[in-house]
Amino acid sequence: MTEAILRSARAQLESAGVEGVTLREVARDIGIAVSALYRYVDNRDDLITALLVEAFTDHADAVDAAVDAADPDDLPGAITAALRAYRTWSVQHPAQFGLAFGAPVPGYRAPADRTIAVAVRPGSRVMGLYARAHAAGLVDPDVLERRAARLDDGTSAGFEALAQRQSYALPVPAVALAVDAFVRVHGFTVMEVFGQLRPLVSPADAYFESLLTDTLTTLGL
Amino acid sequence: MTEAILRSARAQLESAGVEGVTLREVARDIGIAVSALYRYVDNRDDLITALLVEAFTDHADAVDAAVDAADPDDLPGAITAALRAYRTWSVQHPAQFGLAFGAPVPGYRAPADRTIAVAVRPGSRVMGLYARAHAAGLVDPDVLERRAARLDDGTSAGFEALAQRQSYALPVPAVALAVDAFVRVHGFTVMEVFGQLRPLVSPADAYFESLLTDTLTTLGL
DNA sequence: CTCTAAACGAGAACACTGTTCTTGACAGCC
DNA sequence: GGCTGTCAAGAACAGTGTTCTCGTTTAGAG
Repeated sequence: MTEAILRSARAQLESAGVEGVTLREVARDIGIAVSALYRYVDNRDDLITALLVEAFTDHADAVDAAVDAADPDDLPGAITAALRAYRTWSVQHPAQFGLAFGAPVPGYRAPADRTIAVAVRPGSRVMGLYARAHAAGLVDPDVLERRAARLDDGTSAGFEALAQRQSYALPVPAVALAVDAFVRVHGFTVMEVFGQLRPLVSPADAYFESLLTDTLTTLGL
Repeated sequence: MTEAILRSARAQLESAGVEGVTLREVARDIGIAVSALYRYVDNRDDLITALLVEAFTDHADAVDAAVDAADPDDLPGAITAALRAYRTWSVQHPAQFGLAFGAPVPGYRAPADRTIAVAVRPGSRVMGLYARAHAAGLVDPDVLERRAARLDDGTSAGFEALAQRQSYALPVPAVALAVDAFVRVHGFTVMEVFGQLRPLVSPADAYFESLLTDTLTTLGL
């Protein structure tokens, strides 16, 4: 039953956006009264939250699947596959992506306890791969050193706190490089999904692939 | 009168987001009946569009002001100032930024004839500065060459079309570099304003400055 | 000065939304 | 049988965008 509600809500999200998902339409869709819906859903925000968590989970699952399908001995290849899956899922699920990473709705505050853990999954997965690559000595020391030179005390402390909080087995400059790469890929993805890239670059696929190879270079791989 | 409507709507946008701006509240705010509002506004979407155009214009104005205030003989400095202003305005006006660059609402289609011209202004301004820097021989030829090596036929044609469409006096690799930089800065800004950066890097200011210097290097300046 | 037409504002109404409350039907269990 | 809990339905309230109709005001032409 909860599943039917979620399925209907998901369909509305995909066809009409976040503001298009309405409890009455969900009730109409699955053939019950609106009031009956409140047996299974606390609130409209509660339903949106469920969709949000689902979006984060699907997204992270897609990244995980790509990593699992990659050659485990080819760490740069696995990282590439992860970042590529990160973008591909987003392009294929614009509504869910917009819900998860779009402008925050002032009225609605996402419950941190249910979202943060799952929102951080793709980043952590890539960070884990990068840590293994670093441990294997695959990361160019010159690149690390150059990044270290650009670090100031403030950001350095921030990255150290991040590494400790998420248990990333990486030196601060490597964390910085990984964050750089992630910001780049996520930024590209946001622009593409939200339509700000199309007027700038025409075949997004090819441009992303070139961005990906450059990102790997930037990572020292 | 139209100004009073827009001012009230802007206040609602800033305090409650796009979905928080309601015609009835605007009417209540300026002390007229809802129906009287339709004398000045075609539609709710029409009002949102007005806010959208205003946001784009303000944003571009902020970038222009920063460029105009910069030393005209220091082109890299002017580009830095432009990109810095791009981010600063966005952070200071999250609601307007979210409206302009957030997830597109399926029901609402922005009228292209009134938005595209103004949405492209900051990019064009930076591109103009970069073209002058390139004409002055300030762009490292090695950087251009390396970027050219990473270009394939598809994206190359896309960048050429962009340069022709917007009359950018730049070779294709330079256009590619500029787009790279823009994607990076915009991507960072989106992540910061939408709250996805805070869990990753703590002093956003310092991180952005380091991103900026690195971006200038990437541009060959 | 008068008359007319346009502009302006107000109110009611319709369809839609989220949410709550009350009522009723059914099942399982003592 | 009676009681308790779960489910569903309906009505109601407050809020929304939008349209229609009705008065009032104002400006300009004759």
